[in-house]
Amino acid sequence: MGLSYVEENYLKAILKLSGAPEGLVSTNAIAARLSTTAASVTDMLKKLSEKDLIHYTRYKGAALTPEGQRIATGLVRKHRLWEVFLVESLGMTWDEVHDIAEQLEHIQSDRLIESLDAFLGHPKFDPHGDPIPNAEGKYSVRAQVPLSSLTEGQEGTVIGVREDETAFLRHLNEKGLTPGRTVRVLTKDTYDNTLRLLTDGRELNLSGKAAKNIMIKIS
Amino acid sequence: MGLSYVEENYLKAILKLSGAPEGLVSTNAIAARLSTTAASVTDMLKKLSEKDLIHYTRYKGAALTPEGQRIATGLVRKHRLWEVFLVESLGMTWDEVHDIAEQLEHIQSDRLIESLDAFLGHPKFDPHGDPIPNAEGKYSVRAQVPLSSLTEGQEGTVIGVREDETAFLRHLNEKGLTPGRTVRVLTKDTYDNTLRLLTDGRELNLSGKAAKNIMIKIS
DNA sequence: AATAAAATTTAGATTAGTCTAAATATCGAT
DNA sequence: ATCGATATTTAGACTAATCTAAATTTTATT
Repeated sequence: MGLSYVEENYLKAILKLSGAPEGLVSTNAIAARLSTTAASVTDMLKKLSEKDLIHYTRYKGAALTPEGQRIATGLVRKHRLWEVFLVESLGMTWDEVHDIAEQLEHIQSDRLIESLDAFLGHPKFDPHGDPIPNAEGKYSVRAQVPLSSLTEGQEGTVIGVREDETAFLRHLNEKGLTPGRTVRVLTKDTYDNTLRLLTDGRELNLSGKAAKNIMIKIS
Repeated sequence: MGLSYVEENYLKAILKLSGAPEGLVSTNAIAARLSTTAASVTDMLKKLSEKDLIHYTRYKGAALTPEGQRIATGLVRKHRLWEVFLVESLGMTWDEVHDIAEQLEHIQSDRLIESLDAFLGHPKFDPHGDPIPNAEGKYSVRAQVPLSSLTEGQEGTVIGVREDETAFLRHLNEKGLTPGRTVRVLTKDTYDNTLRLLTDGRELNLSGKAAKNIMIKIS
């Protein structure tokens, strides 16, 4: 029934690689991503194909079936939710959470992941600003970026915030950073990423941390 | 360097089994606990012995070395901390957390587990009332049970509470349930485990949930 | 269209963990 | 102290995942 840790990693690799070039994913690309050999990949592709998780044709490449996609997307969901937990709840830093989430994403329990999601307030983005698929595997595909990723001079519209934590929302309300508002980045501190913003004719400062939680549609 | 999932499970099994009868743990006992065969256990005992994690003599049995004990105790620590998280933070129930913690205990990251410990407020006991070893592997070995496990008519002394959450401590203070106090269970609701207690000559009610966090030395 | 280079697959071996069945050791009872 | 029952180990085989080296297919170039 359940897949092995290794099989799951292959599915996730294929999902990641099928993003950019569109079409079939090559054996070598998977081998490079998983730091393994092409021969090992070929073996596994046969196996996953046998289980109807990928479409595979010899010498051509592989693509996820709907079922393979569902599983791979579920892994991404778990990975990103755990990253949110590690950063927001446990106070760990960006750079140290990936490897841990890489392990946590293989924990098997639907109840767990839905409880975690609720505990975190159903976040839509992980600490890196990447979208978190919902339980049905749908991404928030709105074209948006965290305010923290804008550079000096860029302008955009506030779409929403990453979480529904009351204190944070109140804070933004006071600053006037509400959905629909247009903001322009005046300066960005190179050391701590503090932003000087212009919105509604007024200037204000915003910490880099807060800026990561505000999603912007670039205009 | 790191041990495999399987090796870790063997060490934990040996730790658990060396509790009761004192002395060497038998091959069959381990096989029964891990739902495997005696032959498989023998193979693994040789391997763990090779790695100096257990002392093993053919036909006699096995016992953990100090290093094996350190690792096994670390697993117990992780298991119980995760159980606290699942119950207290995620609101999962008792019965569903064990299997999940069984997976989570194998996640490798010291930083993670220490952050989790801090996040939970350095709990000393898991939701079942079992003691959580600290980072150095020392248990709280006081002979104590959660107040929730007492039956009608039993009496004991409050030793302490499971967590250092301010609101909870204040609540107990108001009720007079402070360390050193003697309490007697008058009645225990069979449906929700609410307790009617007698302490310091006064009667009071306490929720089953709160009672699980109060540790008692039975007199 | 032929051929060299690159990509991919196959063949065969290896390791970790497991199993069954057979062999051996220990223990308890008479 | 021997014998039978029980516990344990050994022998040999299996699966999942991996590897290297050799064989094959695709591709890109002339």
